Amino acid sequence: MVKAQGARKGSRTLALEHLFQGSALNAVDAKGRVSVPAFLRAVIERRGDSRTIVLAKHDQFDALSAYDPAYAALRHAKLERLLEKEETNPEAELEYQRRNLMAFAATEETPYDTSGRIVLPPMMRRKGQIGDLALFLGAGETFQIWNPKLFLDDARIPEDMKDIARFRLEERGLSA
Amino acid sequence: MVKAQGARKGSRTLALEHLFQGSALNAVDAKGRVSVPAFLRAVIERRGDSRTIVLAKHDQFDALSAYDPAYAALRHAKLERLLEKEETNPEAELEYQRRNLMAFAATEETPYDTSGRIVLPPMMRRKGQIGDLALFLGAGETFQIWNPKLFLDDARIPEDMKDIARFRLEERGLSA
DNA sequence: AGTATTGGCATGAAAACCCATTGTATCCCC
DNA sequence: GGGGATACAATGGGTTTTCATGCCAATACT
Repeated sequence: MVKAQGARKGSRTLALEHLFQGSALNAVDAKGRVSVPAFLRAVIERRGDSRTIVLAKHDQFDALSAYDPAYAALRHAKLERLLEKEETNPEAELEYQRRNLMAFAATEETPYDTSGRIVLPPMMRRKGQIGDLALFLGAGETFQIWNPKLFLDDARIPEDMKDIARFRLEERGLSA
Repeated sequence: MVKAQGARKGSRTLALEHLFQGSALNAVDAKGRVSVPAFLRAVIERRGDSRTIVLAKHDQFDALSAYDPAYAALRHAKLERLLEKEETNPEAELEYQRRNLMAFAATEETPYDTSGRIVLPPMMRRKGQIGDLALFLGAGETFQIWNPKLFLDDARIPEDMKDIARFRLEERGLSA
């Protein structure tokens, strides 16, 4: 099934790389469920064959960072190599433990169902301050999930990016 | 159908294929029994098909470190390789013996029953200072079991991590 | 026999699963 | 180029399954 056309909402280019790109605004229902945009799922399934995403609080932003399990394993391998270099240093050992915990204990793996939906784990929903709207933004190796309101209010976000969020909101008949 | 500890499909090692991830807070009952979270059991059973976990005092923290028997075997192999490398060094030999003892004598293997519960061995329960609550934290190749109170009191743990423990406590209607 | 330990079952809550509906973009045919 | 027909994504609702945990029975231990 070759499909080169864009999704209904959310856009993407023709480039079929293993990178997350594009944007979409989806609803979070009463059960905390939200559809992961199809064009992001396509990348996940292309990178590995799991139908699950890994969620974490974003380092810098009031938002969530998301990626596929294969990418998580990759990060882990990187950490391990870093540790082996400085095996003797006790301070490095502690730092390794910290990072490892952040990478795994502070994340949650959630599968999406046949229709492409996940339930936002309550803890993540709170950490990302996600309400009833979820703004998905491709970011290359990972993608982000924002409360659109917080995105528009964040001074660090360029105006051009915010225009995208505004467009997605208008598309739904919402202003903000 | 899933077994094959030695079978290398890709270039990845077994240990990195399934990683422990996520967090949970479970109750320890009067008999010292506690449910191992299902998402951790799933990893154990995918790595090998034993329904048992290996417990050890964590190297750095006042907590327990836990993993599956297959991983224990893997660690042993790693130690052996390390020894062969430095065979000539007498200090290395001693270090090997010390680590080997820690890796095996100082650990306990405990099976979990059909409903996923283990009895925390008394010695381990004391070493980890586990009371009536057990905080499970995924840490990639292994996972950790903490007394949530000690976790919150440990100065070496980043605040972001503690938020997770606090959330799990709140979820249960406990504060701290 | 009395006490401690293990295995099995019951329960209530939460999560995963399945089916149905709707809206939108694309395709096809005129 | 217009006007359906089609395919698929997103969403709503309901049902089944699983999970954590309490409870009790069966077994071993002293």
